[in-house]
Amino acid sequence: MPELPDVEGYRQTLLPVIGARVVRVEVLDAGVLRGVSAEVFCREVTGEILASPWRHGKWLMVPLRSPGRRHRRTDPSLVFHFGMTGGMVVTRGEPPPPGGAGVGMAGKTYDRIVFTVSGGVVHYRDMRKLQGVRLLGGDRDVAALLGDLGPDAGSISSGDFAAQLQGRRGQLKPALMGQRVVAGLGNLLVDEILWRARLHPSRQIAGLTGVERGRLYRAMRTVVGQSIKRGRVPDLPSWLTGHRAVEGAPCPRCGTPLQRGRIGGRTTIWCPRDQPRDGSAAEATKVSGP
DNA sequence: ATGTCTGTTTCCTA
DNA sequence: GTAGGAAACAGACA
Repeated sequence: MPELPDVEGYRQTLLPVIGARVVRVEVLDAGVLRGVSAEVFCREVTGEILASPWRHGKWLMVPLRSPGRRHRRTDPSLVFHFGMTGGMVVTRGEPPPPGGAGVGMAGKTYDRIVFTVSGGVVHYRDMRKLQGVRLLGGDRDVAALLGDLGPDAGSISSGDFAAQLQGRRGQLKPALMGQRVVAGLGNLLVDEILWRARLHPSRQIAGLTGVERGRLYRAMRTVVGQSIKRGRVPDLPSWLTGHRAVEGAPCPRCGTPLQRGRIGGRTTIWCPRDQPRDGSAAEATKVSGP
C-alpha cells in the first residue's frame, strides 16, 4: 500500500512515543533486517530513546539517542521502508486491533519486528518483505541512503520542480515514479496526478509546455496534500483512484470509459479523452473538487 | 497445478 | 541517462 501519504501517517502514529525508551526488541522475522543481524539490532536499539521521526519520500527515519544525552550526528537511526505491503501500528500496550496497516488479506498481521517502549508498543509489519528495516550508524549514512532521491513530493517548490524536470527525457509516468525527480510518488498517486493534470502518462517530459508543467505541479501538490490528510490515496468517487478496480468505468470528470494499460511496467489507468497522447484537445473539461 | 497479478525498489542489460 | 526485464517476497485469483 504505502506511498508518501501512508508513510506520513506512520510517522504521525509515532509522535506519541517520541522520547520513549526502548525496553525490548523482538525480531519475529530477521528477513526484514537489512545489513544488520538480529543480535546486533536488538543490542544496539534496546535501551535507546526514540527521537523525532522524519520522512523523505517513502522512507521513514527514527533517530535514536542515548538516555541523558543530546542528539549527536553520529547517533544511529532506524530506517523503515514499507515496500508494497508494509505498515506500522503503535499501541499503548493493549493487543493491536485486527486489520489496519500492513495486514494481509486473511487478517494475518505479519508483525516482523515489535518494539516495546515505555508507554507503548511499535509494530513493524510487512507481508511480502520487499523492503525492510535498517540500522544506520549516523546522519552521514542516512544521507547516503537517501542521496539519489529527489525532493519530497509533498513539499517541493514549483521552481525546484521545474529544475528537476529540466533536461530530463523520457515518459512522464516512469519519471515521476522513479523517485529521482521527486520522492514519494507511487503507482496510484502518479495515475491520480496525471489524470488531474490532464496529461497522458506516456507524454514526453521534454514536450511539456510551461502551462502543462504548472498544471502538473499543482495537481501533484493537491493530490499529495489531500492524500496526506486522509492517510492514503482516497478512493473518492470524484477521484480516479476510486474507479481503478472497475474495468472500463466512466471517467469521473467527463464520462468517457477509462483506459487501462501498461506504462513503465506498471498497470496504468487514464482517461483517453482528458489525457490525449499528443497533448492537444480536451482542455475544456473542468476539474471537480477533491 | 500453473500462470498472472499486485499501491516497491534495485540490479542488470541494451 | 533511458528502457525494459527480472529478482527479492507472499499471497490472491483464474
